[in-house]
Amino acid sequence: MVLLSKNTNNFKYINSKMKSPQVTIHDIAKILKISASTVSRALSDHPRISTDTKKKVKALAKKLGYQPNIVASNLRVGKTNTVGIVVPRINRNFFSNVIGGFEEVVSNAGYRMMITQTNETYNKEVENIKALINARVDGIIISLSAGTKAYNHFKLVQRNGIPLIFFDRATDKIESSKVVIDDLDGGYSAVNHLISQGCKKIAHFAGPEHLIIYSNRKKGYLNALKKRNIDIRDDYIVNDIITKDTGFDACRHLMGLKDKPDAIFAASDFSALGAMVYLKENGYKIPDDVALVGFANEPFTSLIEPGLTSVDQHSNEIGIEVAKLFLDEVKHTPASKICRDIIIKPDLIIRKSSRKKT
Amino acid sequence: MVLLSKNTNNFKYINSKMKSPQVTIHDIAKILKISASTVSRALSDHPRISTDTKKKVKALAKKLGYQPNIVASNLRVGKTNTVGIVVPRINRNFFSNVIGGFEEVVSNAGYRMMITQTNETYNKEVENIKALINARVDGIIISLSAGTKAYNHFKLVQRNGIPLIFFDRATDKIESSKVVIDDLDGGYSAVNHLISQGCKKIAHFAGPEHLIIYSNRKKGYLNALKKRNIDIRDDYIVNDIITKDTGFDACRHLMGLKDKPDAIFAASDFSALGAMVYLKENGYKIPDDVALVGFANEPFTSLIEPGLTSVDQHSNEIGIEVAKLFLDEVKHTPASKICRDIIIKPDLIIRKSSRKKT
DNA sequence: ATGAAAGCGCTAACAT
DNA sequence: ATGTTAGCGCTTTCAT
Repeated sequence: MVLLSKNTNNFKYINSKMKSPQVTIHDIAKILKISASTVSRALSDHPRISTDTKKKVKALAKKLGYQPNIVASNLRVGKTNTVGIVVPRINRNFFSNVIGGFEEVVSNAGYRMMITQTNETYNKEVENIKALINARVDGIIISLSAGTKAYNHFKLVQRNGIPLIFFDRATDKIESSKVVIDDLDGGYSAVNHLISQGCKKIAHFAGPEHLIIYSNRKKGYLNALKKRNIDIRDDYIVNDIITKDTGFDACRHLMGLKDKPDAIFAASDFSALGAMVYLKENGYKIPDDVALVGFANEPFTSLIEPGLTSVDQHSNEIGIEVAKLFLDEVKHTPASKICRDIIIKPDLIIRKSSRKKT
Repeated sequence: MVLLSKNTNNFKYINSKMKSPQVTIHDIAKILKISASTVSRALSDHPRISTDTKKKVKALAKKLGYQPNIVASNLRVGKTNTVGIVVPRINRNFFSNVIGGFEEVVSNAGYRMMITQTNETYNKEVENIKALINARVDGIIISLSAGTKAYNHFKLVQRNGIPLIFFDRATDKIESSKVVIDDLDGGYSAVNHLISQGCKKIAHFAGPEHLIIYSNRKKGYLNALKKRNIDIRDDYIVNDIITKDTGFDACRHLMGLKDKPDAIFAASDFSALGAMVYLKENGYKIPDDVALVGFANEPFTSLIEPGLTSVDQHSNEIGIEVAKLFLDEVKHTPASKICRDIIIKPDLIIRKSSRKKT
């Protein structure tokens, strides 16, 4: 047992097994012989507290190392200044970039982030959503897991009056604000570019069909072909190819066809990379034999040889837009539901993998 | 105004401006004509609540869409099941990997993460630390910002009885647990490998001196040279070179020397990349003219041509180790301070950039 | 300009 | 097996 004196007349006994008890507004009040409410007001610069007491209170608070208990405050005022984030995986470049951009905006507005990852599974997504509701976050922003095909957990969010914003991987099954890129446009301009380079037999590595982002990229692909009067060939479309390994295999399959494609538009940079590796290993020239375009503009695309043409998603900007939307929604919450769709135009970044010397 | 009936005799008036009021244990208690504490106990499977009431309570809770208010619970029990994380930038591959590994372990133990970024500045670091203390997180894990040269904010953490764990960028000015890699060993084996490949004039791109990780990498470099009886040349050591651009410039400077180096060990993959770009642009052969080794084993190192030899930091494993340490510390908190240092051996990943054909 | 009192929703010691 | 009561630390209405 240790007798701990705080240079005041209030003593507390603590022993090594206890954490030093936190200083509260009551401690300050008692010492200053004023009420706790005055302390509370002084600390938050309430207009009709005398400058004198404010000074005294703040000085003592500092001296005692007072740290306000936000948990108590949160309970009392019914908000937490925390926003919940749900992403498939934190360590994926795209997501960590979005989060980074988001953080910079909301942290300046006094919000903190609670981040969870789903590992692409529906169960973890539901679990995370519920945990965030229970934590009484002031809003939730989410990019759907690949495994999510039911959406009732979002109804729960909305029933609890919590602003909900989807980004990138969104769903139209839930009425709510979204920030997405124009994947259709991205796919369209990628394929249009390939056509302009003289490619006529353009294959496509598509992603999981139920994710709108991928079905839109495919639509963009199809639209571009139609617009330029190029026949759509089913054997040139390979579904569910978004990893390096599957890209490698899918490329082998395509190059085994009697009528080989002269270009591949991949819905993911990683599958495009897999294709590139296969092509290089097997003596094909890029872009002369096969031109390549990926999607996402991952950092590596500019570093590999040849550089991989890709569609930039402005990930940081997505985060910033989500943040603005969020701040706007909490400001008006719980007024009438505002649902806004922000659609960001992607940019085609042209590199060697698709630039035929002319 | 809408009259909302919950199929019970308890009515609540809500209008469109209000969020639907949350269901509490008191609501459940009233309906079931039992006490709130019984509801609380039933919900948490207290042993001496009858199976019958448990069933009833849980059923009604489900029907009403009851979501426990964790904030209230947190306030009551004095812990939040939340761990605060402070990193320079979330979107840096290394950090998001550590966080990813960490999350997987602690989320299974029922913990959530509150993530903040410092953007490498001291001020934001202090601010974030204080916010996390106020949020009453159960622990804080941090990798120091490059701008941090004072450490009093960590004393504040410890005075509040909050377990504190450093990872990667740690300091010995604060007594606390750490998880780091053996940077000295990493630097040593990198340089030793270069020597084994026949390199004799090995330059070094060092990082900011006050960050232990970088000074250790440099020590490893120096030790290897000494051990193999190679003279240390000051003009071969360039400080504060950890970005692609500075790496490019530093490489130009080195290659402008009368006596050019035949290898560069960079304390960062990015500066090694900058060097690689300079060398390729200027017709130098890698590794024949200049061999390159980087540090961190960033994903791009295996994708560029030639592949960049690098030191893998086992980032995911660091996260897992930090998590284990954290779970152990909260279990014993606030017992006597345990300070453990976990030092993870890095792995040299040898690729073309340093492999001389023999 | 300040104080008293109530209460946010929960848990836990102490009843019975 | 269940109820009563108190209180975590804060904010806020209503007093004065």
